[in-house]
Amino acid sequence: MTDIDAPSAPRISAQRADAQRNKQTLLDVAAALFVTSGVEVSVREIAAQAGVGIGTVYRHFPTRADLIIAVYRHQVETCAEAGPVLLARYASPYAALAEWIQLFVDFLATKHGLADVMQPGDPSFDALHRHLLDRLAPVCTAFLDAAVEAGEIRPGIQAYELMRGVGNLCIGAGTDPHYDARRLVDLLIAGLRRVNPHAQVDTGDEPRGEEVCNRPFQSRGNRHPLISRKRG
Amino acid sequence: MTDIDAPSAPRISAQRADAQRNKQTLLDVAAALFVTSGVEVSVREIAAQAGVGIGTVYRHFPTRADLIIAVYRHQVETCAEAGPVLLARYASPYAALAEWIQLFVDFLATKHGLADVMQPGDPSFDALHRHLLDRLAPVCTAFLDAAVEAGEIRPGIQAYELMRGVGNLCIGAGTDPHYDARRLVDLLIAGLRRVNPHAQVDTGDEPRGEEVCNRPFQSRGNRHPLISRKRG
DNA sequence: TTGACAAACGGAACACTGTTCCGTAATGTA
DNA sequence: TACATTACGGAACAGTGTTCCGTTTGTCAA
Repeated sequence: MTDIDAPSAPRISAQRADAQRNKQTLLDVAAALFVTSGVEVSVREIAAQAGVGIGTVYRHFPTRADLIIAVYRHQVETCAEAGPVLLARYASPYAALAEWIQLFVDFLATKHGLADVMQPGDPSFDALHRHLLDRLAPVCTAFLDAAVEAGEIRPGIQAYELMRGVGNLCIGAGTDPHYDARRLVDLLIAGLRRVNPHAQVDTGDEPRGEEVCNRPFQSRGNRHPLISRKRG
Repeated sequence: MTDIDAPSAPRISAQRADAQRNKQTLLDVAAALFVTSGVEVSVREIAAQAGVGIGTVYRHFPTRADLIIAVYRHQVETCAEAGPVLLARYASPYAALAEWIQLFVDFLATKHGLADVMQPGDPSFDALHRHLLDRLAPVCTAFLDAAVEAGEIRPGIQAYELMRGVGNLCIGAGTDPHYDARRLVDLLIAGLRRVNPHAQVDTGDEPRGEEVCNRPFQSRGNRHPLISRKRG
């Protein structure tokens, strides 16, 4: 996952011409196939479309995930760089955050299956997962810190968690007309909001109904033994 | 996917004794393996642990998803039946909804990888996906309708969409200590809330900052050409 | 131009899925 | 006990990502 783009210690020449050509072809073909068939296209199909052998793919991209990362590297970078710009443009850090999150959602939701594969667990895609979060979570943290300081949102939510939540909400977007990821992300971001900026924080016990909107967020663990481990 | 539990037209006898025994063993073994290894365990491993051949697994459960559905059928049923009970118990439909959603989250989040696999797309798991949503979405609709009528939440959100969103947020829960699905679901549910129950609905153009919390939800499509289809 | 050699290629092979198929074995009835 | 039916077991199939290694090719020095 490290330095896929950079030439590795040019001993004689930078890189053989055919290697450069093949790598570029692979990136182009993969980008095109990701659009038409989703990021789940098999390595074999990418290789075939590019007119190279499977071994060539793995020579340039040690893992399928590395190829995906390389294809979307620029877009992730663009999204990350938009962070400070938006933060400076808006008087309200919350508004800037909402705008930036939409940027991220638009990126994820328009790539078939990208969000599906961005989840951790599958060790093969951990690299992809880490790359996106390592690059974007710090940007998000800036938004959150500013918004908390301005009293616009409740404290206690971490950027990593929020980004993963947004990413998860994007799963399946574009394949199901009855599922609108953007709408749900809006819901999530709205839930972040501290309704009355200078209200007293509610630190009482189990929150109910009316007060649910204004307390800070903390983990609470399982509270419902109603459904326990038991087979049907 | 239809009537896995029910005996299929008992012509001579209900079912052979060894078949009954094997089916029960498979359900028990699968339930145990789902807890220890997650729902991703291979069919071969389940068969081996149960001491039967692979063919036997597929005889009783035409698909891996069918086995998963069968294992969790009772719990899904319990969750569905809890709906009306909670709705009757709380004066606030919103509070009841919040409680019920937590029930659902507790169910999903404690099953390794169940949420991961509940997403559509993979045709093999469409059955699982449909089963959960078909059973639970109507229950959720009752909550939402009541809450909207009581003026507690904004209209415009569909039960199917909300359930899928909650399900998506549960993906990866339990495998990552830095990701708390419950906290994010709380955020999502909080975002549902109409802050001032009898406030005028904001129907202005692009909402910003302060007013973002009280408008109804509608799809808005892509609005950010900043990140477009282009390779890195 | 030619030789030499590292770099790159291609694709068979491996390990792993879920699923199908069919010859064989066990079961319950007459 | 004889027999029809039901169920079993596991090899085989189609698919995946990845590894490995014999062969080809590009490049630079002589």
